Amino acid sequence: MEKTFQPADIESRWYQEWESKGYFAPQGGEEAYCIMIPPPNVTGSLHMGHGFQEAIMDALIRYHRMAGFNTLWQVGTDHAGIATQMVVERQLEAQGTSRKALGRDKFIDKVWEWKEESGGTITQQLRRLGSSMDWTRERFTMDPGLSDAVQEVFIRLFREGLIYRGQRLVNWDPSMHTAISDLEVVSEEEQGHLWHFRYPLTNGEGHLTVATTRPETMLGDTAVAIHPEDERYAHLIGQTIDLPLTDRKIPIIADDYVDREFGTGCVKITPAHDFNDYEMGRRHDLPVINILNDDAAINDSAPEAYRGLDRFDARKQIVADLDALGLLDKIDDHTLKVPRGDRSGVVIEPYLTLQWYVDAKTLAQPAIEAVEQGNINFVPKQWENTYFAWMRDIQDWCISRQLWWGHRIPAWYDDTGKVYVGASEAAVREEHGLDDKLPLHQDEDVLDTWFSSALWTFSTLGWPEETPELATFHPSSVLVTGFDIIFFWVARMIMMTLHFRKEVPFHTVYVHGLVRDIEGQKMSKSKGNVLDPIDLIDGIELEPLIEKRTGGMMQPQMAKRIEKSTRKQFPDGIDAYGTDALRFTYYSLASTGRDIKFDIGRIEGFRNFCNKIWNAARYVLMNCEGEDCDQQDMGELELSLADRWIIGRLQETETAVAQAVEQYRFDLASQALYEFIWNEYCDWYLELSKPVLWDENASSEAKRGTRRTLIRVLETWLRLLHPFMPFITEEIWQTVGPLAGKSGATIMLQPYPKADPATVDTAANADIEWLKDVIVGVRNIRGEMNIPPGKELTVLLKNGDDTDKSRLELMAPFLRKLAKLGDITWLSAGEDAPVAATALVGNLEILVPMAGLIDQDAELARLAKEIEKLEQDLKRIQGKLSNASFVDRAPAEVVSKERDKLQAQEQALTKLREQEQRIREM
RNA sequence: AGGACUAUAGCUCAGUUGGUUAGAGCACCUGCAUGACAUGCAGGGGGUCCACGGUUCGAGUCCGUGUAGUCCUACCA
Repeated sequence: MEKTFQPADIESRWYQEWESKGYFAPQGGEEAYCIMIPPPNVTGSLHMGHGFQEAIMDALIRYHRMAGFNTLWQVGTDHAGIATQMVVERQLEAQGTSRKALGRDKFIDKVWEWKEESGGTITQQLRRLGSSMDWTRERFTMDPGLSDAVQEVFIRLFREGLIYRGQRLVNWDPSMHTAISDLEVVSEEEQGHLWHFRYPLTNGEGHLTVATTRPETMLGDTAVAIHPEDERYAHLIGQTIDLPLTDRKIPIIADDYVDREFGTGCVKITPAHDFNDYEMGRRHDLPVINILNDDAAINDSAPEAYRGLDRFDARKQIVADLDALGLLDKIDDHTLKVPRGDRSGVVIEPYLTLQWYVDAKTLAQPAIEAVEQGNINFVPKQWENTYFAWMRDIQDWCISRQLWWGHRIPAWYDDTGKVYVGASEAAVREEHGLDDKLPLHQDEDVLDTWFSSALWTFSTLGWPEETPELATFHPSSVLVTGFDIIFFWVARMIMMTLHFRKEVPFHTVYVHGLVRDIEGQKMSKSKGNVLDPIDLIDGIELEPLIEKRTGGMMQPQMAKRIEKSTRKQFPDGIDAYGTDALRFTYYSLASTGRDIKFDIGRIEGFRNFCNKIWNAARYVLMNCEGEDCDQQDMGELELSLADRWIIGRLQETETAVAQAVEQYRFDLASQALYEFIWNEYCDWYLELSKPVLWDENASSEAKRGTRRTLIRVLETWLRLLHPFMPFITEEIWQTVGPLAGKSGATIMLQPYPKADPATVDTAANADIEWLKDVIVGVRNIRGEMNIPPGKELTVLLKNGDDTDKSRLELMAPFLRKLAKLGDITWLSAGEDAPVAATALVGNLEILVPMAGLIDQDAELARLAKEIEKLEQDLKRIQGKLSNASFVDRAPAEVVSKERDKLQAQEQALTKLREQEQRIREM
């Protein structure tokens, strides 16, 4: 074995082996366990959020697979309508052509080409993380089977009246020329202006001043509204104004939606271009004048002067024209929320169009009940509130998109516009008895990507066929996801699955936090603070990292700033830490209910942990390979106290890990493993094994017992650790497993360790704790007095009882080796002791004679420190016990505990003071 | 405007139904090539648990108010 752990070569080797041997496929077992991957964008690439999420799912999957469940991790990718179409459109643009120039069919061919070309990136990256998903079952949302499911759902919902077509205001993306849902609009505060315009009254008696953030929409105004109780304007209700720049007269209406305090208290009403105005228009039966075309340029409903102008150019022009007419009152600075498309980033327009909708209110009801009744549980629980809040006020879901990449809507129209919904044109003709000569054309639109995602848990298992997989693995066990897609995806899956399967899609929703950078900022390409999980695994030099972060930057100043901060944060680039270290870092940070600030320092610590594991295995193998480790229970055997102790501690660790995983506390699981492996197995047990293995006088039974324990405990915790660190554990297990008497080709299909409380030896635990206390006591003196660790010490033990004495006899070799002691002398009562530095373990005094070794003042200082600690503690305990109400009201158990403590501390204090006195008198 | 979450060591974070002296990793200080590991070993320093008030024999933990920060939903023409 190499002296240090080298992750790179073993990782690719093992993943390939696992996959090619089919280990990821369900292996049978009584109970099924299933996780559906949140399908990543097929043309996307891995980011830290994926890394975190996949690590959690893989731990759950490997854990349950080893625990004997029939385990399926269903993998697949999403066609990601808008995102993917945008990428391909940009490529075409770069090639000097366009989607429209190509035409629908050729364009879709191009997207498929791009999918084939780049679709392997994300799936290869998932493999790098060690994720043990069943690749033979990989699905894509536009696979024939899944497309059938989409069509089936659409048709059935339509027939049930739960899908309908309607003309209303939608969020329109003028760059993509498509409607998008409310969820795809992100509103951020931006600096803007509030323009005040004077609208002249038709009767010539002055004007009303209206305030607007969107001057260009005035061309579509069809009223001015005031509050019905606003005395300033009450007399004007029912009159009209002459809308400037047009030849229209529009009414002054009263509506209590108007806020009297805001602006002038007069609002221009543009029903075609504002959601609130649209509602008001309906209440007052106002005309709806749409002044925009699909590009959000001014259309022919507007006066000629503005036709064809982009909305923002039109804005400037209109402001200038009104100013020229003396109708511009003033311009105030104003911050407002600007709605932008989450993909395109352009300003979204409320736009009147005909779209398809899902009746979400009806579907939401059972979905709300499922969570209320506990058929689905959110972890952490508070996310249920978020879910309820949204579901109880849910709006109908606009599902049609004016895109080409996606599932085309299975609806056909005749020349009169009558709609026929069915699986195909032929099916529609047949069903409705339509003549072959009657021309039909299919709806041009596709469905929202999330429509197919909503079916993911059952469409991937073969629905609408009643497949065996569906019967076995649905409902799935747990959904692991981020809070950002609770509405987009989780809620819609619950609705659709309950409707079509009459069962929940999953029993638990584990909601993890967002991975942020060290400053708590969201990682984003534009901020240049993105960490690529692959770079943490493989490492990356500084220059390529800078290139990666600044490449394709629009603004050069931005690039400069990013370069600077990158150079500062990673002066030497990023080391190669390996997948296991990265995964363990994720687990250690995965406490529930909070986001994750990713600290590069922690991954380094876990890389070191990998190295520790590696070297522990080297030590064990050096001492056990080719030796009799008694795995067949053949020979006489003697287990040392240390052997019995570590076996017990292993059981406790197994319990802790199992409990943590059941509660999705991967941070606690990783911590329990880390502590056990490093602080107990390596720091103490391996050291305690040396006095046995290296002692020529030790019996062969004892040596066999220790070797057997070394190898067995190691083999067990390798299995215990495997779901979290799959690669290093597999690599080591290949050698260790057989030595421990295990057969099998891979650790990943071995049984997961289960605690056996019967093997916890409490007496051995107490003995080893005593031993540790004594050793630490001596080491403390050594450390504080700067006595070199190599220098052998003489100690005297004083005031011990029979237990101390028998423990000493039993464990003297351990004590000698680990504390580096020479003579150990047991002082009888009343026997004189030399002046010495002292450590206390209970009543037992451990004396290290000072002569020639220890500086008087240094020991006095050390004692003073100990004494002060004790005194402070004592004061607190005395205070407590002299408080009558504490003694009366606290449980007797607590009180007696305090009394015991008081006594022990008092004794210790007395002893240390005596010591202090003796040293002073030296 | 409504709601959620967070505040503990220099940094990143644990801390269970309230009950020993509030913990870990990293960083820091001291010593050490000790035959698995210097990606290591041993020892050590470091905390007004955001503030105030309340409940309680007892509060990092429960309740209230406030401050700071993060986020979500709705929305201001």
